Formats: sequence, C-alpha cells, structure tokens
Amino acid sequence: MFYRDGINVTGIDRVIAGAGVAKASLYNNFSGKDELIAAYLEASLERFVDLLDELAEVAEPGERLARFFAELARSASDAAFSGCPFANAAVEVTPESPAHEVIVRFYERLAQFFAHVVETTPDDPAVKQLIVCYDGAMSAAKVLRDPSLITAAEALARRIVAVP
Amino acid sequence: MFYRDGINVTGIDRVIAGAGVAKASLYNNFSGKDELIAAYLEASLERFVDLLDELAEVAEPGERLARFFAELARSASDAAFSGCPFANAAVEVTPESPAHEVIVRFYERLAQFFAHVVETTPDDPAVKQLIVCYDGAMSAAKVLRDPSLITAAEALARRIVAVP
DNA sequence: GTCTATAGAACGATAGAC
DNA sequence: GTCTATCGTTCTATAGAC
Repeated sequence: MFYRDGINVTGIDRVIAGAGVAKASLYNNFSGKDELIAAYLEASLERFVDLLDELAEVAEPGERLARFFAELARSASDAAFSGCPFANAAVEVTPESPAHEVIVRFYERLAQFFAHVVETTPDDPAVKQLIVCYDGAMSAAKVLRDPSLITAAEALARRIVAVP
Repeated sequence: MFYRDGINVTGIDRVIAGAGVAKASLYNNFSGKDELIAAYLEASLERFVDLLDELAEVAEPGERLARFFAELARSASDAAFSGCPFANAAVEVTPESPAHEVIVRFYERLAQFFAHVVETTPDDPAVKQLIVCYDGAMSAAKVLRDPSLITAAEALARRIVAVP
C-alpha cells in the first residue's frame, strides 16, 4: 500500500485491515507509523540487496549492467509499477524520520554496486552518473508510464561503462 | 508549502493562513484542494517555460545545455531545494487528479526543449536520455543533498549532445 | 442590491495513538 | 474500541466596494 498508493494517503486503519490484525497488535510491534514506514523500506531494501548480490556473481561488467536494467524494465512493465520506492518515500518523509536513514543506506548500497560494475570507488563521478541513470529511469518511467525510458537509461549507462 | 513540505502534509488551513485570506475566499476561487494543487503546478510550469524560452534564444546547442544545467545547479545549491516539483507531485497525486495533466504537460515541454537542443524530434531516443539525465539529477540531488550529481548529469548530457 | 471579502463555527470523515 | 486532533469542505453571519 505504501508503495502503490503512497505513504501519507495510506492510513493506519487501511494497513491493519489489509494485514488482518488488530490495531493494538501493530502498536505492540511498532512505536508508530514512522517506524512502520522505516520497516517497509527496510524490507524493500533487503529484497533489493538480494538482487544486487545475485548480479554480483555475474562475471562480466557489461552483463551485470544488462541484467540490472533488464530487471528494472521487467518491474516497469508491471501494472503495479510505481517507480523507486526509496525515491518516492524521500518525497513523503522528513529527513528526521527514521525512514530517511534507510533511504540513504539504499543509495550507498546502489553506489557500491555500480562501483563494483565499473571497478572503481563509490565516490567516482562515473558512479554518480550511473545513479543518475537509475533514478532518472525510474522517475520518468513512473510518471510517463513508458518503459522505453529504462531502455534509454540503459544505453546511457553502457556508455559510462564503455560497453557497446 | 506544497513544494517545500509536500502536498499531502500541507493542509488547507496552513495554506490560507500563509496567504492571509479567508477560507471562503479560497473556495470561491478554487473548487477544492485538487484544483489548488493543479494551479500550483501550473504556476511552476509557467516559470519553467519562461526559463526554457530564454534558453531557446541561445544559439549554440552546447551552450543551451550548459545554461540549463547551470540553472539546475543553482537551484540545487539553494537551502530550499527539494527536487523537481513535478516529479515530486507525481508521487503524491493520483493519475486522475487534475494535477496529473499539468505534470504530463511539463514532460512534453521538457522533451520539446531537449529536441530543440539536439535538433531532432521529441520521440528521439536521445531526448529520452536527456530526460533521464534531468530527472535523475533532480531526484538524486534531492535525497542525497549533493549538487555534484547535477554536474555528473550534465557531463552525461554533453555526451548525448556530443559536445565536449 | 450585488459582489466579494472577512472570521469562524460546524460538518462528517479519517488521521494516528492508546 | 475509543480517544483527540485534524483533514477537506460547507455554512453562517458580517463588512465594505462598486
């Protein structure tokens, strides 16, 4: 619900109804909505890290990048696609929220992956360019509902990695 | 307020207090909050179009691009910077909202500008890549509060336009 | 009189928290 | 289930402009 409909428009009542639990059960496990949002992002990050770990096993850098963007294209073609859950959440939560720390951790992990692809350090300008490719692809594809933007971003990313 | 704090967390009461008008005055001029959001984006789009029109007068394509990203970098270094108002709004409003049409119009206008820069049609893959550069720069710079991502996006964009 | 502005109460619905 | 607070919205009542 947080991903599909947005965080602020998704009320606690809708969450517990969807989960089929009592309201007290939620507040026994989470201090409040802020912590619930952080937990949602943490779970999303975990799945994302799993994907990156899989891709890390692919030997060739160009192939790693291709698989990465193939996965993005796959998710973007889904009817439930709604862009990057972390970039979206960043729009709705304050920097003081516990969710923000998870968002920053996501970007660190993404930078680490890209650094591994181009075999450099995370502070390399090439890594920043690849992050721009990812974020731009997800953001634009979300609004325009056009998966071809992922393809465009991939072509761009291939230039950075210098893989034809 | 919609830009800085977000649309959903900014209540009608805060808006009228900030504007110094009565509640009835707001509802005399707007059918409701949805229309107010659309009007906010319309005003933002107008200012953005003014900028693009200025840049269109610059003769050299490479210089047009440089000025465009220089303006992005300038706004990103502002303490009030909060990313792209249209991409942000897209996270908070539904596709059925009157605001969504303004957001789509923004992307059309942006594509038109980029098409003019590379002297091609708006459906050219190069235009899509430039949109990815813009969206990625704004989104990533917002979360990480790192203006150097704009610079990275610009370097990327220069490759597309094939300007050193 | 008509129009538009004002301040503010009150509406039902829903929010998050307990 | 219940609490309080706030949401977006509507309504009452009034004041000044043309």
